[in-house]
Amino acid sequence: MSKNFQEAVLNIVKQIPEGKVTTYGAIAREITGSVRAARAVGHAVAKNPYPIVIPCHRVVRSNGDVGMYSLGVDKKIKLLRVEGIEIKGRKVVNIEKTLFYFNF
DNA sequence: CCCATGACTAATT
DNA sequence: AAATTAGCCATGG
Repeated sequence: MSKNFQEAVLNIVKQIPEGKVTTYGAIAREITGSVRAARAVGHAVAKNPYPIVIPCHRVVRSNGDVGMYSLGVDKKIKLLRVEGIEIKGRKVVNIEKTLFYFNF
């Protein structure tokens, strides 16, 4: 396990494969067991240690909205599209199909 | 230790 | 379907 929250978040984000996405809440659940730390997860990746290297652009909101990004929302959307994810407006199309599920 | 902040969420309007 | 609201939590000052 990780010694701090941010590291835990980044370790999980690194597991997200190309073409898939996850949500802030899901990551929070992986770490704390509850969706309540979702906001803290966002705060953690916001520090953004290594943009692109760590695919934090594959983390979106629970309602499918792409959410924020340190390099700009446009950049985030662009990256996701390049990876084969369909986005309409600011939302991921058919997010249920695109979600990556961690195995316990 | 208290307070403000934010890449969020769920529920309500 | 879009906007508001209240709740939550890890940081930093």
